[in-house]
Amino acid sequence: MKIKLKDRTSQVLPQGRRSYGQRCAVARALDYVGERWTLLLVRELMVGPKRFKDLFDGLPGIGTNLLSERLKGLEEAGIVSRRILPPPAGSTVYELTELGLGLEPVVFALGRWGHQFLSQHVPGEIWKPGWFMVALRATFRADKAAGIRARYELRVDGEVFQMEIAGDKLRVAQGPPSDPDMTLTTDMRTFVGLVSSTVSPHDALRSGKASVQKGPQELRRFVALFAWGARLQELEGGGARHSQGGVRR
Amino acid sequence: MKIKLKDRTSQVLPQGRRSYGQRCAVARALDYVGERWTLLLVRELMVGPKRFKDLFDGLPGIGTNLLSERLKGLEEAGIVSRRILPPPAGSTVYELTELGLGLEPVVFALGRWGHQFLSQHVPGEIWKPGWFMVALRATFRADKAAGIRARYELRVDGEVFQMEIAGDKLRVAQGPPSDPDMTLTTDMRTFVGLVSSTVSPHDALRSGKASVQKGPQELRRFVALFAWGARLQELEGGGARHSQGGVRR
DNA sequence: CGGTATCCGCAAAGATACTG
DNA sequence: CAGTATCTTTGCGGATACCG
Repeated sequence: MKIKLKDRTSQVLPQGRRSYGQRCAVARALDYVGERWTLLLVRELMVGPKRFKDLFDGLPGIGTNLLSERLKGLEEAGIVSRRILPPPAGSTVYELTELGLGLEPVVFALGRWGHQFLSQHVPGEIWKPGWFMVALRATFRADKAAGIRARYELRVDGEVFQMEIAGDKLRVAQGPPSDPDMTLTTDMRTFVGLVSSTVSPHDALRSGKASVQKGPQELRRFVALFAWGARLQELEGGGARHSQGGVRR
Repeated sequence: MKIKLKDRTSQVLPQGRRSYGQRCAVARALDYVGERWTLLLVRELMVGPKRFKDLFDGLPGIGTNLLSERLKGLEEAGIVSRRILPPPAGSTVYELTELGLGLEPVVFALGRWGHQFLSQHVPGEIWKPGWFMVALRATFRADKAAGIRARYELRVDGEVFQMEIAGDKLRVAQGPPSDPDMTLTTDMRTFVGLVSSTVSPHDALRSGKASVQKGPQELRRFVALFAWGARLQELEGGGARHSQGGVRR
């Protein structure tokens, strides 16, 4: 990687790139993940390890050179690690390290904030099921899942995901689960409609837009696990949940 | 603070600018606030309304043209509003709108993640008290503040801030409060040392690095209100607190 | 498939000068 | 103080070529 040394960037910071040069946790975070594409790349890896090709497909417009450069920088920073899957797969994949997994609250917070702008429909926009899986995790209502233990198979637009709910935890990954309690097959539009309560499970099933194998009664319960629309605000805040709104003079 | 999830289709996407073109809440959020300097600008406004000059001083390296451009974009997006203070002040200030205040969880999450990199000391780095006030909000432990009602005056490196704790809420603003329960005068180094528990209140006071008027017994209690170091992780997560760690194949 | 390398055009960022 | 205007530099996007 070529590094153009200028006075402020000559320090041994993250990637030798343009730094804000501020002794501030927010600025420092952005020194690491503030560049274009970086947080979207992290989002891609939040559903599990991925190959270069799959990352490339999940980030339309990035270009192989830039993707390669970002991955190298993230690997250098310890946010992403590169691994070769054991035989017979043998493919090289990228995955989030523990440090990288720590970015999930950042991505979730961004998603919850950005959610309100999705009512704008922009013509050329692309839509991938994997992104929606991240959204489900960001809107998961742990309180509603207490005591639930279930494993779901979600087939959306031909892509397969597994979701496991245990206690108040939620796990999502690519690929089919073993022995699911419910298999939901549908398209993105209907899936979003279901979770956002603009399409009822009954209507979705009756119209054939969605189908359920092994446990149709689960669908209604499943849908209730996610906070969309007005309920989303209940999730906001984290540790600073109660410190909103500064004094204004 | 309540987040209005009303329809914002009338809102203008940052057009003409680079959009990711993805129908994803995270990508959409980054379309609005993903550009360089933008989230740091939001951070600056999180301690209250500011004039152009003060924003400029709080963002070393930005350049007036870029600051102006960012402010214009954020105003257009409804994240920041421009206002002229009533006489006799008459100065124009920028402040976060309700939409902009919704970004606080994002900034806090970034700060909590970036915090771990601050152990690297970079020579030329700048350090401003206002940034630290945001850090205090991001690390506030609401559980430890239950039942506390106090108003603090914090004088750090000549800058004055007010902090009010009521119930489990924390408010921070610029300027002196009326009738504070404690006034703490110190420098950044000592302040950070106190909050991070690397300097004891006793030592700080005895060495003269910090001084307290009106209620020295408050200092110890004050310091305990913030989660630094290992305790920081307890604050993580927000609504997705329990959904960390996806299934990995 | 899993990348690296290069080149080119354009947009964004940085630096600085200047004005109401 | 509150910005605009202008110029230079850097980063990004897109294409394409090439290699293990």
